[in-house]
Amino acid sequence: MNSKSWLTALSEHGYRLTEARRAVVAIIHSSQRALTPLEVYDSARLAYPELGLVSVYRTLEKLEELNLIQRVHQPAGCQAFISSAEGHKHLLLCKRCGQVTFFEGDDLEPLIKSISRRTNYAISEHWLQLFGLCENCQKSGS
Amino acid sequence: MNSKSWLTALSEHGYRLTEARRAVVAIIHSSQRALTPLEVYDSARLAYPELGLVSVYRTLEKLEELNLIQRVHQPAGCQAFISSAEGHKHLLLCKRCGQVTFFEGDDLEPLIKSISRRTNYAISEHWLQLFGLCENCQKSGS
DNA sequence: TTCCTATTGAAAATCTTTTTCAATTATAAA
DNA sequence: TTTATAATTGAAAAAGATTTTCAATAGGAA
Ligand SMILES: [Mn+2]
Ligand SMILES: [Mn+2]
Ligand SMILES: [Zn+2]
Ligand SMILES: [Zn+2]
Repeated sequence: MNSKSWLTALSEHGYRLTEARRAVVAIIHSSQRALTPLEVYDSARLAYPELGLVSVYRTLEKLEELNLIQRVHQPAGCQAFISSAEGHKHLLLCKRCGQVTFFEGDDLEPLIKSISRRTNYAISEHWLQLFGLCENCQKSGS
Repeated sequence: MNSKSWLTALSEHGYRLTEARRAVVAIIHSSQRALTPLEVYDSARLAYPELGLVSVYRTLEKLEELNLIQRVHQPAGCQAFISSAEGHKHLLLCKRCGQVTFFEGDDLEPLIKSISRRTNYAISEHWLQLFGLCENCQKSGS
């Protein structure tokens, strides 16, 4: 999914395509790691210096609402966002460089059924996230 | 693990046992759901009105450091804390009342090995969390 | 082009968390 | 018990993060 399709999605939902939004979309769409609002602001201002931090918050809010980005929870903090993957995927995060990789293929059904039986909960959602070192970061001294 | 053993643990690590700490420990130790610093403050002040919010933050910090409590991440926010379970356990959360239940018995090893092979990551940690409705909340109209 | 209103950025307001600091108090030593 | 000392406290200030307000601007339908 390219950056143009995000703009189309915004437009189709009645949101206007402004310079501020284009700048924010360009940055977060192309990032391999999760970015905080302030990081998005700093990067996007290189191309569009008039940008306000408020517009970054407002654009991230809309992108999240349209499921184009998602918040990433980490021990260090939970304010960063990354492009969403399509379909049911989970996150694998490099503890050193922050690179985000999506994976699929978890089969938690047996576990969920068993926990559900044991606890009498009606389970409807799950969060699974793996942490480690990416190939590059294993090479360079950790 | 009772609330007295938390005080012992604090003491054994060189921390003094003060009224403020006792009040915070009493509240968070006995809670079935994750509490924010402000919620701890409000509850604990009922028994000890001189308590300051700063001391709540400072005590939570120490309890987390000693692994007696842990931060709970939820869609609505990530500032709340709950007593830690012993051993390797994961969280099951009621989306309605917030009740926290720990479970074990996840076997993610095959998945982790497979993802590790596919991505060349050295995977060292995982977060797994289930969400649903507890028995009570299923009965009462959701 | 014109018109309407969604959107903007600056500034202020609000919330949350941390730091500073003088007074107090837990604890170990006498 | 009393004393000495350093950890701890709560108030206040500071720092940070996010949201709200508002007058000016600019996107896009007509
Ligand atoms: Mn899954
Ligand atoms: Mn989180
Ligand atoms: Zn890495
Ligand atoms: Zn419930």
